[in-house]
Amino acid sequence: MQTVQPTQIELLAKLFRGFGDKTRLAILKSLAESPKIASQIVEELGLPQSTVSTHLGCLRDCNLVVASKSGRRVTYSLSNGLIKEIIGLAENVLKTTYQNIWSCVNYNEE
Amino acid sequence: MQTVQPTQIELLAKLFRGFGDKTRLAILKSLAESPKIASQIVEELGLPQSTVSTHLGCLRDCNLVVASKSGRRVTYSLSNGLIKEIIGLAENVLKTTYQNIWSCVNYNEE
DNA sequence: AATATACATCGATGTTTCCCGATATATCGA
DNA sequence: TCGATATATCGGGAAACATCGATGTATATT
Repeated sequence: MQTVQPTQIELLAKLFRGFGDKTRLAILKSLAESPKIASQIVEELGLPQSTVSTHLGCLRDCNLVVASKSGRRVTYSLSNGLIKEIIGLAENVLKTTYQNIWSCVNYNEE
Repeated sequence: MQTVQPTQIELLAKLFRGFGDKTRLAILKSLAESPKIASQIVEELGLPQSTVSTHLGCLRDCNLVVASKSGRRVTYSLSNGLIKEIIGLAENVLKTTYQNIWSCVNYNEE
């Protein structure tokens, strides 16, 4: 396992990857409304607990969310108000461009 | 050829994925400075032409960049000013995260 | 027409990521 | 202590993705 010094742009790309999955994005949007404990998010998304927990761990590692444990419960919240802003701007980009991002499928074949 | 109806959140996640690769992010940052033709980007990044072209195609399909062909040359530019803003905000998140890490009073065990 | 240039696409390969059941760990209530 | 609850981690199979040489296509130059 090599631990290379990541460049600034690699860090930034990694940060964006936190947003680049539908489950994580759903988590971020949910937390943008209000902090929640993990089990609330599990229920809200209707996905297996392990799946949600993995994504929460990912978001935590990326420092997009912060976790605070109290007893058995872990409350998650956005680490930064800018995160909500970024999502809002991206939603505007979607509105103002063609909505055929789904066709960005250089790798999918029909 | 099943064409599934993507949800809004899937579209948004896909959009973020455009930013979530170091090569594409480098392209976007370069185009945020000024529009460029493909070969300029190839030279700037020092990557194989096919690699860059694939990513440009991806960004084009995602409508993050627009291409205009003139003769043999294809000039690329950002499709939307918000894209530059999004990158800027994300860079700020990185900065504040960095500060958070340093101002963290926890004792690091390493 | 022949060659060079600019770019896109194909094909193969290796890597990353996602998902989810199973299991582990920690904490609470009885 | 025992069972229930809350969360994290592990393992492995499948799908998505990044990379890049080879090749294709269009346009310019001579």
